[in-house]
Amino acid sequence: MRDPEATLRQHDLPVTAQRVAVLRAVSRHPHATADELAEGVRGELGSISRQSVYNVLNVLTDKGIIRRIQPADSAALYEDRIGDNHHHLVCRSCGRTEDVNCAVGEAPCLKAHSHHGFKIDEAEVIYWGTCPACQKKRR
Amino acid sequence: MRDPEATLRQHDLPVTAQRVAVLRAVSRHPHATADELAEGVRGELGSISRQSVYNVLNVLTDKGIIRRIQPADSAALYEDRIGDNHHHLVCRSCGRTEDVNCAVGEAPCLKAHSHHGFKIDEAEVIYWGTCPACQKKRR
DNA sequence: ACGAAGTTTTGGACTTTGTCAAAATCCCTG
DNA sequence: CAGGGATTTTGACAAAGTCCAAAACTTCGT
Ligand SMILES: [Mn+2]
Ligand SMILES: [Mn+2]
Ligand SMILES: [Zn+2]
Ligand SMILES: [Zn+2]
Repeated sequence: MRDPEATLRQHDLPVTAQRVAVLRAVSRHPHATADELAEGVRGELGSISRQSVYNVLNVLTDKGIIRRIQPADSAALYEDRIGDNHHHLVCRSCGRTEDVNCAVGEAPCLKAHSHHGFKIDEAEVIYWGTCPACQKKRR
Repeated sequence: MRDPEATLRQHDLPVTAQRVAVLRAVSRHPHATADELAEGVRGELGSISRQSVYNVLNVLTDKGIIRRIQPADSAALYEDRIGDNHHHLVCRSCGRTEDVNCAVGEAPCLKAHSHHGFKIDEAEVIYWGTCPACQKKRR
């Protein structure tokens, strides 16, 4: 995130200490949970309420400034890297999450065959597997 | 599900009324939540504890007898149809969930480009969109 | 059949992740 | 720099699931 304050103004959002700090935390910690981000913000800002973290993450997500991903068995994760339709690789054992460029091409990277009359706006892909560290552990 | 009791025995699971009833409920209601399945079971069996529904769904999932999918903003959904690597189409507005045959081919239908040393065992795809009914409503 | 041994089911407390609502505080414009 | 609308805070609440120990049930050998 280049300039959090400018970004907020561009989206007509009043600049507050909490928003700037959360935005910076998301940049510093890609794929972090709301709780982890709250910790990050507290280290830099002193304190922030749990509710504010959620408020900010929600408004930033709604405006398309950040992206939320929600893998099974995990709290929602947030990231900075948007607009490039990338996907994710998640370790079943430790939850480690990595970015993966779209397997097919540009967004939307896939088309459902028979789509039952649905109007599809996104194809979400999550690759599940075991990360190198966890492969070693349980070998 | 052909014969719930035989299926349980094949997997070395003691046959209990609860397991048989849950298995039948999953067959009758594809993509239902644990709560919905509990309701289904109560209609047929009289009563079952909430915990038992979870116990049974977990053991059946672990054994690979049923499959669990966990779309964002929804409780986990369970289904009978396994082993064919199909995907799902979910309505953002009402949650309606439909099966979609794999866009690419056989399992695993996709390969991540750079996979960071992960050993990938599944490519999960969820198509997000709006179902026909919801398209009409909010037009 | 019967009973022992090992599982499963139950009910209740608890955890995690997130939302709701009202009061206090803050940010921006004039 | 003051006022008003937006944001933050606080504390209660909700949904989905897990943990635990006691009671009930399945299975298997006799
Ligand atoms: Mn990412
Ligand atoms: Mn399905
Ligand atoms: Zn791992
Ligand atoms: Zn719908």
